[in-house]
Amino acid sequence: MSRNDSEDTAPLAHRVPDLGAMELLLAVARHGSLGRAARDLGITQPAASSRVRSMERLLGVALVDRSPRGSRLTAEGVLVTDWARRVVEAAEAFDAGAQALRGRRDSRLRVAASMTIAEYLLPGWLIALRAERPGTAVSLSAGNSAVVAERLLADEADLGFVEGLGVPVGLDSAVIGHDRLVVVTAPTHPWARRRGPLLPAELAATPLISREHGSGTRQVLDAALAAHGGLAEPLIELASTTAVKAAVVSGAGPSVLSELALGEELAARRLVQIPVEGVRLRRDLRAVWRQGPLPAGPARDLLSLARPT
Amino acid sequence: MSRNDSEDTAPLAHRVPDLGAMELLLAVARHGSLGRAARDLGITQPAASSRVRSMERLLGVALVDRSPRGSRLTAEGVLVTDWARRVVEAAEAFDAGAQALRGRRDSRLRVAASMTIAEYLLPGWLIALRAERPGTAVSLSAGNSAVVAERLLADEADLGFVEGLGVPVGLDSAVIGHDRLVVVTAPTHPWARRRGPLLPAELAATPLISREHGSGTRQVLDAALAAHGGLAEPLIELASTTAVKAAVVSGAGPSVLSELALGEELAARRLVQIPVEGVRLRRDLRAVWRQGPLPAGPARDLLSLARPT
DNA sequence: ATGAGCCCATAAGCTGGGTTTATGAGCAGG
DNA sequence: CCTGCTCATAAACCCAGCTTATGGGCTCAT
Repeated sequence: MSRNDSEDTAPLAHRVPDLGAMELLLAVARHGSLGRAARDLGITQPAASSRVRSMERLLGVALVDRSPRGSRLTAEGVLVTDWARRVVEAAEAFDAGAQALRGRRDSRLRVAASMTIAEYLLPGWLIALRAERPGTAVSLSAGNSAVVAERLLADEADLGFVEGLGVPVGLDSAVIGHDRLVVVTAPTHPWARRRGPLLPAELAATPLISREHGSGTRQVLDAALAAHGGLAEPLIELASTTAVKAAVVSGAGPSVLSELALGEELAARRLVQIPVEGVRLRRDLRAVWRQGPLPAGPARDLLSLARPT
Repeated sequence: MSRNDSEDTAPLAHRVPDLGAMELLLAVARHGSLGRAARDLGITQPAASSRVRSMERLLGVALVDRSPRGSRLTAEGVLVTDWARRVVEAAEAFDAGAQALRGRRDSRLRVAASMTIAEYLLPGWLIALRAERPGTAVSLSAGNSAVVAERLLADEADLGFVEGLGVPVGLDSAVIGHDRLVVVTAPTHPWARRRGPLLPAELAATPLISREHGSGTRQVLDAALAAHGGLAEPLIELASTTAVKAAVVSGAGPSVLSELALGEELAARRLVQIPVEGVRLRRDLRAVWRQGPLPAGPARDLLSLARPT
């Protein structure tokens, strides 16, 4: 009834091959043969053949050159496969995260992490961990620094990750990396057209769009700008990083966010980064654990993966 | 018959919700209601309800808190949604690229780009272009610098993108960004354990895994190391960047690759970056067009998006 | 030559997940 | 207390993707 919309408005899932098809395409690229790709994925050769065909029909592009001696990607197929690989990699990160989230109490490694770290860094670490120590069952819970500390102290978690200035009492920690905070606005904002960098006092005096209290970002910003007149009252406070980004994109005002959260938006120029002069807007990313010797076993494995971020 | 493999070995697509489900989850997060999310995607409310349910069953995690006044994400749901967003974004890039690849000859903007740029940067630009100038039909063809130049001169393309040292004759150009080349090895390679940076002469003397001839990377490397004894014969030459990366990961030897191609591998520590002393391994990324005034219309729109990479 | 062993395509039939329509139940607010 | 929103359940449908069965093309070894 409503299928013949302009192709721009149809749901994404109808314009893009599904994950299984993309996996298949990657397998074809790896093996150079539809049949072997099929076997690799545990399906039959006709299934693979038909699936690749329907993918080509959907995209309107020939992806593989079939020959009696095998199948090779066409020039377009190489490109499509590379794009598909990125989708599949994102799906693998999703999977790694979801598996940890479902993780049972009896997991060998119970991790508690701040939202930002759980969202952007942990899936990658889990994939690496799976590669190095297959079969390590990890369970994940996410929350702010206080929650992480609480879980560690209650022995409900073996290893934690937090960002922010201090280390909660009762815990030992190691810095595993840093995180730059950046000032962003919509491309239409006056700051986006400035010639010189922003002065700390200007930033301090400007009401920002910010996360609700308890955010590690806020802490760092407060400390950095204390010497420049103190932080102005927020323009508006929102519940999630995503909501903040959406508000900034829509032009509601500037904000200060972790660069980890901004990859996509900066690349697509939905947001613009505003340089600031003479303030160090960095914060440490820390692994934390109950006071005492460095945790052994799987916790140590994960820690060594996370180290040089 | 072979379903009950350990859950690690089942195909990814069976462990992860499909793109439609992820889109739905994002819509639920946006709208705070299953019903409204359903309407937004053009399906009925029971369909949405059942789909979210089956997603929760698949993941083994409650994602939304249902109430008679709407649905909000649970804490786990927030995390899952953020991971899903990254998958969907990758799928959007896929879609943008695929649409351009299918683009007809009558497109308003015909782009020719080098593989690296087409693969890593163009989809993002196309998404941004779609946001700013909806309805601009773009067609894309990919090839090395010579092919790009040829297509421009034959008036089969309006705008090109190349990386490398020189600008082909007959074309004007503008630098739109830079691209660092980095030396990488498997984490097990001796270079990964060095204390100090690599010396240019060492790099020059070592056989590398490299792309086949004509690669822009090779050109730059040759020029940079000419003063240090010249580049050694390649250890092995492979057809695609992907094949090179796979070989390096497997420990076959070191290689020099564009940092654009290395995001995932470095983050997951499958590859390690080796610092090099005193050589500038950079190359320009350039937009190119037929000699004459800067192209107008959609070409100019795209150019201005690509500019400050 | 001729058969074996790859490759891929086509055809027919089954199955299950996602859909719709139809209905009901819980809570809010005029 | 009725209207309007929320979500859940049940039954029927449909199609995408799967399997099995088959055939044709090419290459290589016998």
